[in-house]
Amino acid sequence: MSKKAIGMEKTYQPRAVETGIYEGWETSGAFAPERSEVKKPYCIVMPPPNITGQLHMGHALDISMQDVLIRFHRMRGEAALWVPGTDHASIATEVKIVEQMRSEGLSKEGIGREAFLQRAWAWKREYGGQITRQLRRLGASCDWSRERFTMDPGCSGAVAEVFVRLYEKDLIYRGERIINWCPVCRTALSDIEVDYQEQKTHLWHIRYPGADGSEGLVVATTRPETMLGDTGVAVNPEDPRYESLVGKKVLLPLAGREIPVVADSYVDMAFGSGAVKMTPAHDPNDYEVARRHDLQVLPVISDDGTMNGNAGEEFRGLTTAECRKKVLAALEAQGLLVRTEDYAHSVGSCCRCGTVVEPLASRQWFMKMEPLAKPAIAAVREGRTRFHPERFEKIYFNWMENIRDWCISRQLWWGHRIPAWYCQSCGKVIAARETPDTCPDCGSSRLIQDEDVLDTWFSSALWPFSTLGWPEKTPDLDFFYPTSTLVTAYDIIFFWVARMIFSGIEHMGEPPFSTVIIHGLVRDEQGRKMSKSLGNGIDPLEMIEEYGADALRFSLMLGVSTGADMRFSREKAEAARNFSNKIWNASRYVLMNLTDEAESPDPGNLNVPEKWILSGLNRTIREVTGHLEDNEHGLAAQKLYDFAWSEFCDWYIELSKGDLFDGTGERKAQARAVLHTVLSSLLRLLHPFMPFLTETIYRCLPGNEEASCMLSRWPEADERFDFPEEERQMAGVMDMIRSIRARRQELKVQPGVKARLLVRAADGWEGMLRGSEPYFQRLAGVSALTLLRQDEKPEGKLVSAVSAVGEALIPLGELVDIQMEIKRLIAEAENMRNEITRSENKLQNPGFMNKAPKELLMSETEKLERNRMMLSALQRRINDLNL
RNA sequence: GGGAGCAUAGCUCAGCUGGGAGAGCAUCUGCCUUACAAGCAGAGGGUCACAGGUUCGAGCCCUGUUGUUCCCACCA
Repeated sequence: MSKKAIGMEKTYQPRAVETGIYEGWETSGAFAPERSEVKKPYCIVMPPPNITGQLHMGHALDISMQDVLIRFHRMRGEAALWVPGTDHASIATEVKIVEQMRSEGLSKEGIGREAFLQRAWAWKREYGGQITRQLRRLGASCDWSRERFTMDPGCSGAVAEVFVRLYEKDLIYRGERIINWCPVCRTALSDIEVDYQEQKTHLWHIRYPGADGSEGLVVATTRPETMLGDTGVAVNPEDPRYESLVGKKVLLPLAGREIPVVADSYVDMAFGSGAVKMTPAHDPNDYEVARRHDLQVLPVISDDGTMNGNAGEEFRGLTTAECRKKVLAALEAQGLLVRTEDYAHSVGSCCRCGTVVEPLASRQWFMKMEPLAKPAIAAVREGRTRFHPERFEKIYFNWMENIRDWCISRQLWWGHRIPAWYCQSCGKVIAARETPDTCPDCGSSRLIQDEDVLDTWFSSALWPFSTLGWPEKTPDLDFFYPTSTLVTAYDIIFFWVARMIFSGIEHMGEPPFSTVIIHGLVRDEQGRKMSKSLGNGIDPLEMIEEYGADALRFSLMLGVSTGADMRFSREKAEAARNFSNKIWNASRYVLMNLTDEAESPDPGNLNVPEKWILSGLNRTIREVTGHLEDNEHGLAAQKLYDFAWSEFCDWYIELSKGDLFDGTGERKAQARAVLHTVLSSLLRLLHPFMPFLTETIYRCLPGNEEASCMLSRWPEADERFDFPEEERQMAGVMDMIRSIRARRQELKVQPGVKARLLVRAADGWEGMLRGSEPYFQRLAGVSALTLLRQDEKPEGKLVSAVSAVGEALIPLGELVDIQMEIKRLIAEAENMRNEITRSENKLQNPGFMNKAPKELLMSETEKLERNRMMLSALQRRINDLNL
């Protein structure tokens, strides 16, 4: 018996090994790749998590996928670099800090910019470290010696460099536009930072009398309060109803101003009254119309969301909601409110704080997108960057082709301050990498830097090259750029992926990565988004604590199918934990039976089960390798799960016992060698998915005392073990099973049901072909291709062999929802009751009580308690519904 | 309004280029089997959303319908 097996616990205890193993890896420097002429570079830049918080399931999925790829490529001998880092997350962090300060009775303005920034850096020091510690717990094998932060000197330098370059190329400009304004965060937002939601409101029809005393016209609006800022009314030029009014003036109620009626094809004749009030300062479409017709831009809402003086003294200082009421009341009183109808439309809100955004005319910095987008579109069209799955390319194209200029300035403090200075003497705008001393035009030293900071995504867009040292020409940049794969969720394609692509092309001349893997979001078991307010979030750290990092990772990898959302539940982590334990115990069995020498199987001297398992291993190696090359993590994990459990553990280990316990010395040695070979390869194949478990066991294998699974070679199929179908067929396997059966009888053990299965086989397999016995089929050498015998080939046209059955459809009728729900709940309660009985029985079973590990007893007891509580909750709910 | 995805067992889902309807969990039966009760052996359970079409043959390909989720653009 191998000494290593002695002392192995009966169940895998992840907590006991994970931390130590990770520290060993990290301190050994094994995460840092060597740049080498002979090694192929493989590089992933990690989507930097925000310093605002905690690792959540989305990170866990994202990080696990990347770690699988990195470990896979590292084991294949490539120079695999995974660059970690964190994001300052300008607005998200600032919102949190302001919240924190509010609880202390402080405000941003109160403490001033300097003190605020100090506080922000303190926050970064505290929470930035927290999330990287959590990444380590997951097992992320990234190169911490290259860790970056979006506001470190290097990244900040890159930001300034890009800003200045683009400014000099006229691709960054300052201009007045209607932008989305968050009155709570008090900053501009880009178009994609606004979330739209349907809201039920009204459409108010308001009469604007003619300036000449005629009846004028009626406009329809959802925002009556903005009428105070109206500077015109637009109608469609084709509209006969208003033909006579175009060019005339109407009287703006309440304000008493005269405003012109203009004709513009933007107006939809069929909607509302066909006449639209123009509020250029607070509506992007109106702003465009106003520019075409020279209408005045009159802001009436200030940046805190209240009405300003332009709205009239009577309304000044009111919130927009208060103002709306007052305006409506006043119009009603004057008889100008013609009609009110119900109406639903979508309203935008700030994606950070949820406040309804106010479109405002404002002076901001913009990035000109069209010239940047064009080559970025081409790069994807030409396949220089590929999306996986492909359909996300459409989303990318659709956005890039309709892109509007990007508002990059934010009225915040935490972030990269815009590297632009204004000369107080001559008014020149200076964009510079370093703080300038004097104005290049007039020589004045009275320069003031722009107060604003850049959109947080401005620095994120540079991540693939700023982290490698750009704008310096570093060896890393030279070797690793363009990077290989980017892994991220679909919700961030516009914010990040698209912007990285055009930035990479613009500044590096090449797109930043060749493959983009898009995955979905992790949802709860009912398919809802995990969120704090719902309280349905599952904490990945809790899962690691309870089931181990490997189990969490493997459960995520089993569930991931590219691009689609996945549902996560405790049960899935539990299933993966069971799998890690299965591997642990199979290893225990193998180690208990190995000698301390590493042995290799002799290809010329294998029995049928050995040929069967070794060719199965070859097949698995090829499948898993292929799936990982295709970025199909889920399929690779599934193949490993099936091979390890259903073939290696369920069949080969059983079959090996005959030789191992009763065989000749030669057969014993051969069985040991096969077990060793299969286990060793299996551990390496599993390593990217379950790094801790495989590392722990791998080091116990004979001959591996100093070896690391992480640094071992990725297995390759050994052609000597590819055996033709007929050599690894049933007959020989049956003999083996018979001998085990005999052995069992000898030991007075009941013959296993496995043997029964094989007896049936002896009767002829046609009767057995029912699809519920895939392993049986496989062992029998039956091709699953067809209902025909394998030696029969379809010839010409065949008559269908299957007769049609069952014509009658049973109409189920309509059921009221509530009844369905009650039915479902009753069924669920029934299941729950059964489960409780089962637990109770289990806890009374002496076999279980004596044999099961303590933890299992505990968890079974806990499960029982939990289920009892859930049952009573279910019953309450059923009672509620019955009323 | 435009676009995309999904619909397969009680639940969650896999099914790659057309030929066996599958896995995990749940349910039922039997087991303290010298790796593993976090296990083993077995059983039950499916009109592959619906309707057409192509084919010797369709869960898979084509057309349409319904339901559902999401993204984009938004009409004042």
